[in-house]
Amino acid sequence: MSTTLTIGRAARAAGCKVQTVRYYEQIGLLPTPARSEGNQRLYETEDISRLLFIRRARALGFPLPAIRDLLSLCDEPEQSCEAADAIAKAQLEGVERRIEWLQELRRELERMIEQCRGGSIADCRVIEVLSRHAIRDTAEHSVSGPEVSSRL
Amino acid sequence: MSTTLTIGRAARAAGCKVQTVRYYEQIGLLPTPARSEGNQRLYETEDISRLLFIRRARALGFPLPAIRDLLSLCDEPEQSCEAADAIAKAQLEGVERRIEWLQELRRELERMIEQCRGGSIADCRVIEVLSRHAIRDTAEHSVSGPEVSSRL
DNA sequence: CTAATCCCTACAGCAACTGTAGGTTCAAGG
DNA sequence: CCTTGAACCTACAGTTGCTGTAGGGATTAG
Repeated sequence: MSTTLTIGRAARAAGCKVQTVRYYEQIGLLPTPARSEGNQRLYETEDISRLLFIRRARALGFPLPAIRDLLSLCDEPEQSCEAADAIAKAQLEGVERRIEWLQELRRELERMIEQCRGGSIADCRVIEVLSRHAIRDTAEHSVSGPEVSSRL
Repeated sequence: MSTTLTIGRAARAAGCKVQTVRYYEQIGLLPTPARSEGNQRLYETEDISRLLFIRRARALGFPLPAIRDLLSLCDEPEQSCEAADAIAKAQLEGVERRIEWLQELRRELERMIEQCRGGSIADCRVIEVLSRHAIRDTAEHSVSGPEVSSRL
């Protein structure tokens, strides 16, 4: 029993779309797989592991370039894991910055909504705040976010 | 003293790029402004307010379609502000969901990094976790995020 | 008058996919 | 053996909210 999977089964195993798998191949995250006689992609267990690795990293918000780096680190198991650690730490920092920024946003939005006492637009606090109030904008909230497996 | 501004000054006033202003015009968020003899856009105080409104809403993470709705609400000041309130509340909810999800991510990343004791890749916890562990992926983290005024 | 700076249009590119069109291949049922 | 429907193929456009670039014209300071 050879455990090669077609792309559809591979995608289902990884919880993503068929196109996503092809996309990963296209950008070189997955190797070009063998093909069947009818030209269909055949994935080995190894490829599936790699795909799962990518999807898990994506679920943790790692951007694709970081995942590419992690994957190439995996190919040299004797190396120190410092580099992998650094990538993970960078990711953690990014997540922390985004959380802080979103918490500021939340405070602003809450204040805005709280003050709204349901009158007419003319004295709506929501509109009012947006019309007069500026919140300082910090740079680099760049949210390289996952939206992994959306389309519920 | 007419207070019409060129696009460059308008953009500076709003803290965004010239192209961004043109982009808002292109997608119909800003009206097509009058032009000078030399075909350059001339913005009135009113247009600048509208632009500022857009930028502030973006800084609070509102997606452009929501901003479009808010702006059209502004044009009917006698209406109840229920609709504006609803938009703001939806935005708040989205932000709260994103915060929760990012906090989960943070926990996962922290655990991952904590366990890493700096050996070789072969027994790196970071790689290990990504290779074996799946975190459930919730849908809809779609981060319609601002990254307002990035690029420092 | 000229150089620097601004402005114009039009289009390509980013991330990370997703969707569509138009066609081939495969597995199961009759 | 044939058909039907699902799954597969390639290739490319679209998503969001801009940003960058190319190749020009306008304006302004010196």
